[in-house]
Amino acid sequence: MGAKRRRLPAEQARAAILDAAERHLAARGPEGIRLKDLAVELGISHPTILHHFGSRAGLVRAVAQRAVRSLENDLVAVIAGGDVDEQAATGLFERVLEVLGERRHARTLAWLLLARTDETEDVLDYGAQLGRLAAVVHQNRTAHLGDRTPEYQDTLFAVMLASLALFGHAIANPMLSTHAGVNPREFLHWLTRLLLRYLDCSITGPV
Amino acid sequence: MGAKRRRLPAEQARAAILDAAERHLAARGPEGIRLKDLAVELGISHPTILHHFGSRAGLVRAVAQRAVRSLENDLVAVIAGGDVDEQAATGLFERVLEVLGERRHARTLAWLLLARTDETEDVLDYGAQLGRLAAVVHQNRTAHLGDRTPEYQDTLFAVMLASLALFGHAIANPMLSTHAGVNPREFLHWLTRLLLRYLDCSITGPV
DNA sequence: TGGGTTACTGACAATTCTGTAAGTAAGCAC
DNA sequence: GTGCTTACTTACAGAATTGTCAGTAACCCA
Repeated sequence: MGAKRRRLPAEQARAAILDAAERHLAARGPEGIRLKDLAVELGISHPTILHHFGSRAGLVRAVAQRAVRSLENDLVAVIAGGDVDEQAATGLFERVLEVLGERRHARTLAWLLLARTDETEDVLDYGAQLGRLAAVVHQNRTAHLGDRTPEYQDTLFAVMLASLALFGHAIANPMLSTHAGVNPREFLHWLTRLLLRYLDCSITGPV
Repeated sequence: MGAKRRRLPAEQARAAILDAAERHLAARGPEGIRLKDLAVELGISHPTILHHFGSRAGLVRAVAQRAVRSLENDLVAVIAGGDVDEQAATGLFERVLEVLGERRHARTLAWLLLARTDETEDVLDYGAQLGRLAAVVHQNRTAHLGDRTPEYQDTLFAVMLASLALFGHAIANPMLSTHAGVNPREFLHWLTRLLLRYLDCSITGPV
């Protein structure tokens, strides 16, 4: 009524809407994104959202796109920032695990992968992403192990195992913490050490 | 019209409805269960479903319950049938991986875990399930390794890793198979071998 | 054969959701 | 200031969904 109407720059409005939508996505999945809920939460009317994104599907797509880009950026930043020449990749590895596991990234991605529809299909490029990560790790491994480095597929599988476990972890985390004696943080440490040992070929050769 | 009305025994009708609902759950998640869709698919009217399950929530709950029970039964059967005294647990392990991975079990469970609501909360007892599995494996391990057996937590973590990876696998499988050079079956074999080696303590002691 | 139980149906109610249309006002260029 | 663009709103339409209710008919048992 008396309250003056606020008019944000389009980019800013879009960002605010995407933030709210991503929270809902992480919590309840793509179906949990309800235009009216977002509108109320943001203090706007729901047609405003349609104005910015065209349709609900457009919004979901935009959320997926931004989430994937953000994850990509974070991963690239972490990997690029890592001391690749350093003897052990411990730090790099732990930071990658953190990027994937700690933030809402994994949960959002898990939703998108599990509920994937035509809208989000082309946005998700899990295979390529995995390949890039594995390539970096394998390069590292080769530099470290020389001729004793196993096949590329071995590295790829190890990276796959890590990322799949992290997805599972993102999904099941709440129940694990309620299970007596399981500390999620400890588990991540354990996983890191296991993988590093494996990649360092304490078990020599591909298993 | 002219078609005679069919009247099934309640249990049979419930089972048929649950079957269809579980398919929808695995494919599109709990939100994907639509009374009208199920009714059309089954050639019945949607109030029939409400008659048998009281409400949509009741149906979802029943689906979750049956899926969890079914998984539990399959796992128990496989574990009980396994030659626990045998030197290697390879067969047991592979069959457990199959039960979790091959059927729709993992995908259904992943949905339920990810989308878990008040309705399904008490049905899912992931922690306890995991504990039981880990206990069996640890017993096996102790028998096999004697005094050199690491802490129970080490076994628990390994079992966790396996199940989490399988959840992730169930989610990401379709994209992995499209990724060049990744054969899901090969990956499962690789994982089995890795875990067995680890549990056999090729890496001695907890990592 | 008759009668009771209940699986099942059709029609309707009520809510909720996405999307449209027309109009309002905020900010910017001039 | 004047006027243009566009972020934003109110009101409404249309579709889909769950749930109710009264009634029908299939099966079982006497």
